[in-house]
Amino acid sequence: MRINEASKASGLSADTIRYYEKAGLLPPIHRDQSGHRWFGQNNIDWMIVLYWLRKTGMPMKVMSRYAALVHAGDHTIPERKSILREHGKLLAARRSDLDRCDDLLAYKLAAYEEAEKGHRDDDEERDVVERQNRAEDRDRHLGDGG
Amino acid sequence: MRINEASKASGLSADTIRYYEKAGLLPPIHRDQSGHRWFGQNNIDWMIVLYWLRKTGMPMKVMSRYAALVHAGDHTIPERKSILREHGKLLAARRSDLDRCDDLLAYKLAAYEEAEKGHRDDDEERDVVERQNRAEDRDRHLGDGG
DNA sequence: CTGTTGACTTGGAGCAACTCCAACCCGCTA
DNA sequence: TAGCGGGTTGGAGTTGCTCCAAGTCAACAG
Repeated sequence: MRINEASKASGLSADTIRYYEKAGLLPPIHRDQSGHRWFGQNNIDWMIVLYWLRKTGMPMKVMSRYAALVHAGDHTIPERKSILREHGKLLAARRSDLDRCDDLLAYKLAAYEEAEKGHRDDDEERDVVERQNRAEDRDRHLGDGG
Repeated sequence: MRINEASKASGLSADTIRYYEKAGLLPPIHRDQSGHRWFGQNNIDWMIVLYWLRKTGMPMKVMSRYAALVHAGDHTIPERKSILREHGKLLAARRSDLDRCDDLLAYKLAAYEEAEKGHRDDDEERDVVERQNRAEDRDRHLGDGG
């Protein structure tokens, strides 16, 4: 299939596909008689893997390494496994960031609701609201980050 | 407190703090007699909020807007709430990306274990493994992405 | 009183990972 | 044969930092 179809099938934009090809993340891509790239199903499968790894924060350098290992054959499976397991750890860390941010949003939204409810025509209410975050937000942050 | 201390307290690097200041994400920061920035606790609190919003993918433009609204006073609370709620949706989307990627990793790792177990000195095993992903990965991707 | 250290200042370059654009080519249809 | 749609390339622009050089300033040692 051609690059636009491949883009739809993989999730990567056509520009990104070309960029990844230059960067060595893709195996050699076939060209038709007029120089247009021609992608097979295994190209698409590989690009889908790249799509998800990248989308969840794996740096291109690591994807590069992983691509090279896949290219190099079976004996690289242990390192490939370790790359994927490391990435798994990163996913867990991201998930806990999301949880923390969810907490922060919930707290902020609640504070805004409060501010709207207790809405006297007192203009300095805002500062009270913003200031209320102090203790709690700091606790949240210092809770495990340092 | 000075910029390095503020950096530790907020999670933002000193460079990022200066960058955010230039970008207008921070309120005017005081300077001591020798021109060094001096941060108060409410600066830190605000920077912690920025830290978490940014870390979970809010673009600087949106943070900018949010900062401007906070600066503008109470009547902007409805828009602030809508920004935070939008960000909440983004968090949910990210979480489902993480889940998907977890599935992919689990599948890949299982396939690698298989490949290692059934390790005859047959060098083309690899291609079999890589090819096995096709149907399942594609299903996974097309499952909701398009 | 003069180094020297260390934390800060600024402006600007460099970087990752795209994204967009101009200029061109190629096969096809009206 | 002119125009269109879809590709090609190289290169500039974007976001959000991150690093660096060169300079300033306070404090302290000798």
